[in-house]
Amino acid sequence: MEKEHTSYGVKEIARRANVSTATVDRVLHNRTGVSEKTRIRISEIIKELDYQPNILASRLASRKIISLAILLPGVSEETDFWSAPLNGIRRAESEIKQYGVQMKYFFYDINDKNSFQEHINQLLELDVHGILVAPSFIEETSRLAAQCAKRKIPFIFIDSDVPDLQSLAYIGPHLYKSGYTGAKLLTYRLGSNKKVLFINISKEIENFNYKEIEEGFRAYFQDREQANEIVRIDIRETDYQSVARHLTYVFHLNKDIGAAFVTNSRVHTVASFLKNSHRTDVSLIGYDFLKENVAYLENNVIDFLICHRPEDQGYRGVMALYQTLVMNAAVTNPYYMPIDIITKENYEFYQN
Amino acid sequence: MEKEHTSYGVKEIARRANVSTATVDRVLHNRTGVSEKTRIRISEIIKELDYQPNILASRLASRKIISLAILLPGVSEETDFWSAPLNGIRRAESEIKQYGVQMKYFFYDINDKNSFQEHINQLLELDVHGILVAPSFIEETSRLAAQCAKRKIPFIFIDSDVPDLQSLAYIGPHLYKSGYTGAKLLTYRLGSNKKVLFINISKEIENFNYKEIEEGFRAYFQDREQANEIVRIDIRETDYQSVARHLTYVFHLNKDIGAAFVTNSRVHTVASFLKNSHRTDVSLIGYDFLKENVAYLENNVIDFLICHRPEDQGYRGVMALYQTLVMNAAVTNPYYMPIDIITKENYEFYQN
DNA sequence: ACAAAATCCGTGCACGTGCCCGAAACGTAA
DNA sequence: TTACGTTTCGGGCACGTGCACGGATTTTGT
Repeated sequence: MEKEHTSYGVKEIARRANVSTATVDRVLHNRTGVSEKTRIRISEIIKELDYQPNILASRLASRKIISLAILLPGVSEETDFWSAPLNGIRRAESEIKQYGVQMKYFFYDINDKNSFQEHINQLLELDVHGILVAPSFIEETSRLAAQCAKRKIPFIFIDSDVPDLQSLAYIGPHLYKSGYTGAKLLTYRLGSNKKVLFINISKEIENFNYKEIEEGFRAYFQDREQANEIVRIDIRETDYQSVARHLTYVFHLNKDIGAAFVTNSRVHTVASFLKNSHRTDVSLIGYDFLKENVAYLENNVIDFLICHRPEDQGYRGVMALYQTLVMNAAVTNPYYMPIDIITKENYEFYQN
Repeated sequence: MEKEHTSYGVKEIARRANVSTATVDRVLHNRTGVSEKTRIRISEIIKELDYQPNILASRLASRKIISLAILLPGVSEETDFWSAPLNGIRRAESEIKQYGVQMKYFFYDINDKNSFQEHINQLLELDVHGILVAPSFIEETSRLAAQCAKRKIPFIFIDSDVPDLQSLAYIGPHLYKSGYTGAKLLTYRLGSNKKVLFINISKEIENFNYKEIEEGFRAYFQDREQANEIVRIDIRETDYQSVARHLTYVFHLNKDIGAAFVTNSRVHTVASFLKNSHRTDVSLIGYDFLKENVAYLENNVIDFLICHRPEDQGYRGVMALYQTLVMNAAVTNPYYMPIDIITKENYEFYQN
């Protein structure tokens, strides 16, 4: 039951190179103080033995603390969507805090651009080693990225991407394909004479996610011969009354709507409207595994929910930072999450 | 950047109890050699400080090796389904081998009961600390479980369950609900006058998985008023010719089959038949993210695939054993995997 | 040629826990 | 009292790596 020598450590390398472990250590962390000759000699032995440092011992011996900043929308009473990524982050935290990783949390108001910027400012006061951010606002995120580049701090986007900012990785859905998939599900049993309603409910004009979704959604109809008419509606208020008013109007104008697609988690508001107005004939699809949405899935008002494993996004985001910072391993970028389809029949096993 | 004292260790406990760390250690591992009085005193301090052992140091200091036995069907040319769990297991292995965990693999022939038993015998020769098994045969699994109980070796089932054997956990799908979900998808756009074909293709008479699937499948029709007629067929040969022969016969007898459901990953064989006989009017659903199946998904012969994250099953299985053996943490049992729905539109992002 | 500086490298302790070994304290019997 | 076993406990090394400190050797400057 004794542990046989499964892999070699610095001691063995030192022995073979006729140096001390400290010198090997210097080479491993490419620090100064080693002659070129010995450096090469040691490097070769390291490569030859395919040396893998013992992370246990490494983290134990190192008194360094790695601190990660987490920048997320706060969980508001309006939506608890962001509790899912947060849970994933917390799970990751509990796994790696023993390894000397520390988190600093910053929760901003998703309806307030300034709040986002302010928390970025606070965050940049501290010197953290890595940043995980849900980039809700483009301009501010750009500036953050610039700062990070200057200070050489790696950062990761989750949930939505802002391209061309040299992020270490984007971890989230392929929104185009997500919209495409939604369109498929929506029309799977829809007559070709029926209209399709495309609904975007969002306070923030800046919210850019839905555009990609819409592109994918429309692309589906172009890729097929069956070309249902798409009615599009933008609703800038999120309360039920406003939504109901807009929807009443749209349904009044368009008598033959057979299906509706909501670009985000506010689908439950639409579901509520459909239920109250007894429109059981309209297929409904939306996003995210929220309690409210699942309730409408349960009683057949919502047909499908699409979900992108937000918990996993948080978990993987943290882990990716950890991987690069501690083991400096490569990270796949972008890392597209699966596009999960949730129905009344399978929701109880879904891992949000 | 120095690591501040975030949590207390044995040293602090020892200091407070006026004993040495060795005595604290004895209490922590409830070994003998401590008087009842000091044991209680130390226990209280441990509880008071909510002591969490540093796993890094623990695993590093311990020369013990934990060895896990993995008992899976081998990857045959007939199906590479089992490569997915194996990948997950390998991933887990690479993560925890640094922690002194070692794997022993046993691959049996899924078409041969004796092979299963023989590998069990081999496995029991070694003294392993935990077992992960895909229990393809009930009787033999029962005997294995009995042996494990006697030797107090925890074991975990993945992919399919054999109840009442005191396994540490079952990690896999809720097959009943899986069949139920399949029925839903299959009939989502099906006329009520159409028949539904239920196909089970399997050499091994012993294979018991499909029964639960069938129950769930049939339950769906009973739960709804819409009662399509279900035509059931059992095919005991897995080659294309045999399957085609049986299907030709069934389709000859039943002119109005609108949808077909295959209980396992052999759905591609049925897809091949449908394609060759130009039956584009039949919806087809089956299981598992195999290359062949995805190909038929791609060209619209298969409508949906249902999948239960086999890779994750392997990963979680190993991790669950690790959790119990190293950190003796509790494991949720059963651990039902999500019932994932895969279509032509979202398959490229699926993590098998 | 000699000191000063720069370069190169080894010794040894630390991280927090596991566990061996032996010492001290206690108990019992002659 | 002495002798001897048993119970209870502490000292100290080990795990593999990080890193401070200082010693040894070579190079540079005058």
